[in-house]
Amino acid sequence: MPELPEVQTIVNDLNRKIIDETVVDFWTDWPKLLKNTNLTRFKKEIRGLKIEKIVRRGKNILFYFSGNTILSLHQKMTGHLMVGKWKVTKKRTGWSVKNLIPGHQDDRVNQYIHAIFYLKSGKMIALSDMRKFARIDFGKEKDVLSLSGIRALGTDALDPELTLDNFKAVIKRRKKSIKQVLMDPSVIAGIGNIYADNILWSSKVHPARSAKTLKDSELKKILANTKKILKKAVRLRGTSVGDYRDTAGKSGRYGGEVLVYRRTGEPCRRCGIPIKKIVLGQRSAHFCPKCQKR
DNA sequence: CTATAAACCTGCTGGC
DNA sequence: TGCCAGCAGGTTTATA
Repeated sequence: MPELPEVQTIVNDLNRKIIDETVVDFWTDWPKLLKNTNLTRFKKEIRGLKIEKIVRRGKNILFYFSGNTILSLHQKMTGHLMVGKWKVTKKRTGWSVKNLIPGHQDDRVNQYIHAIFYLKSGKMIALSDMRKFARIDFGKEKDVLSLSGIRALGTDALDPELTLDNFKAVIKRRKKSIKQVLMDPSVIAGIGNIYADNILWSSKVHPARSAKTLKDSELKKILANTKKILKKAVRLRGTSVGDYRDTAGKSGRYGGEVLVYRRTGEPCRRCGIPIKKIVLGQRSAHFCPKCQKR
């Protein structure tokens, strides 16, 4: 499940690996992932474009091409991009890509390849996505930013402009639970379920608390922990929970830092009380009933 | 405006 | 053992 640190890791890797590369062809067995175009048109338009830079906006990856054209990719839950020289083979469930880079271990979640960008140098960018939720928008910059919802995103969680004052201003007028508000991309961009659970546990705030009832001291802690936890996860190249893989197809090293997510019934790492699970806005929320009072 | 719920998908888990 | 309902999650779209 890629959240901000995982997407940032992918973007950092891509910037090291494929800047100035030219796309020579594209393949997919799931054309529905192209949201605002069709396969024939997309293939025709993307051929010959040079990748100039790659940036992150929330959990979206933006590829800037020559000619003011951009491609916005959202990996959603199980999507991940891998770069390398690959050998592609057909499997029962779809397509599998075997990395020819020495030392790479192939892995269950890398086998659901549904799209491949072929580059002039012989490298490929492969999109593996078991659940097929990933989406691509492609076209002129201003059209794509609107269509893909990037213009509607709230301040990025790691944007220096997300000061305590700004944070309070966007959080405090919401009536919904703090957990739901933290995960709402139109309020703050980049935080998903795993990090939201970690942030609230570290801040000793109950996930179901209505956002507008939070004290200034609690909001201060939540913001400080948000930045601290996300920055640490970026340093460690993302979490290894779930299906996340980096561009070499490897899982991250942040797994040991997942303090409450999916630990229902297991002892709280602070006080030993069993972790509880509740549902908020169709999403699971994990917390310690003793450390995080209502 | 807000809030809630379904839809998109498929592999895995747990109950019978 | 085998089947199948239910669950998981990021975001958009639909509905109240």
